[in-house]
Amino acid sequence: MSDAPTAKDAPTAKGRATRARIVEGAAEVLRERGVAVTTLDDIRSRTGTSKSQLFHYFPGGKDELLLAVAQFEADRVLEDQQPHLGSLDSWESWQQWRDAVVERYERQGDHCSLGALFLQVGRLRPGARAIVTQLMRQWQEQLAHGMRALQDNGLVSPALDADRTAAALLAGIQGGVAMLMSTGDSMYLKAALDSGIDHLRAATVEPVRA
Amino acid sequence: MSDAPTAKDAPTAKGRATRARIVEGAAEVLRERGVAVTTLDDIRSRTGTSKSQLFHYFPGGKDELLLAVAQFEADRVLEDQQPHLGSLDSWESWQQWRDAVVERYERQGDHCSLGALFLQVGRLRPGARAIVTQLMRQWQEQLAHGMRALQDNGLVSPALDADRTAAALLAGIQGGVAMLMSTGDSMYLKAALDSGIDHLRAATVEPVRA
DNA sequence: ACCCGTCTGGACTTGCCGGTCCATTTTTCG
DNA sequence: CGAAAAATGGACCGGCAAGTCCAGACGGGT
Repeated sequence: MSDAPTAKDAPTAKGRATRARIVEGAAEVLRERGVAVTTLDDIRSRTGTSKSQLFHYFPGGKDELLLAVAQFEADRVLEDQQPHLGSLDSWESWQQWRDAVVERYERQGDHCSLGALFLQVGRLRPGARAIVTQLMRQWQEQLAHGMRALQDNGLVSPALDADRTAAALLAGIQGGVAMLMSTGDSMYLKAALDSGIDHLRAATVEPVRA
Repeated sequence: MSDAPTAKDAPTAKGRATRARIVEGAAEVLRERGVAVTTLDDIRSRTGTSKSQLFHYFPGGKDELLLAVAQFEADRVLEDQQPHLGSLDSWESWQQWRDAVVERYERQGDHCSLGALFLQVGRLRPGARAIVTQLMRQWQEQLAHGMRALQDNGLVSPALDADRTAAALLAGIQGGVAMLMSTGDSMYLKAALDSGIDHLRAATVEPVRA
């Protein structure tokens, strides 16, 4: 599914640019106004395109466009955590990553594009679920990788189950973000991150104290 | 805001029954088919009511009805965790509660009524945010209360910040549920719960091991 | 029996929004 | 340059679903 050109990938240079403009513009307006209330006309006017272009590049209609936006947003999620997420091999880097995550989602304010997107397109399209599933798997993998790096550096006990702990931390992040969206308070996200890292710290090879 | 009759609370006995029937029926159909695709006609046919009744009991239209359903669902969330959530004073009760939570959300399948609801009605209505905020506060409070009970029973170190740990655990639950919805895998939820409880166990007054 | 407020049924209106269609312009390529 | 393919503009359609309205049924209080 990754080597197929998906039909609309490369007709011409201009075409590709327009398509990209549509996806990015759609992502913006969706982030600002929410999926539920955004119409094709909103996207059209924001991106300076015409109805026919929308359907030219996304023959599947609105659903296909939303799916493309979801993929676009999903790609950004992990990118925005770099370079920290890629090198979680010391306590400092974990802390930096933690701050980057908090900052990213606090800035994003109260609109979770992805969350809303796959709640809208949701369980109908199998494609949507695949996007989320893959994103989560990669995310969890990177966290687990970082934990193993700590273990390799002798900072964390090898007894710790990195995959399981990474899953728990990831769940905490997701929930923290969700609660930031719905309550406007980032305290839950911070608590989840700090608590997760504390959990690692508590599993040092040499317990700091009794 | 809690002592005001909200105008439509008690016109007559029959009226109250009909109103309740509408809310419950709407909750059912929303859970089954999702907010995005559910129309007033779906609710109408499910509850055996007419259009005029819907607007008679919810003059504010669909939004007001959805809000009422959100409140209804929010009330169920904590109820469904009883009696365990109310008496988290031993390791066994924590475990029982943990199992109850997993079971509840695994059964619920892949439709998060509440989540979808306040993503739909969402940030527009201030009322929606209030419902979620209050639910989360109560939930967190109960968890923190349980943690303090463990402390009082000498099972957990008094040094532990119950409120913060409860916030982190709650975030983990929320994220775990969200990921259960979107990926279909309850592993994240279980990991979050177990990891959170482990975190408590690691803070026993007498460290189990070195 | 009566009256009045509540409750109910369902036809009707209205506006919106996804999707279609064709005419026109621009680009590519031999 | 010229033709074919791609890209673009925008009018138009059709359906659907929210919301309106009025006519009538019920039911309790005097």
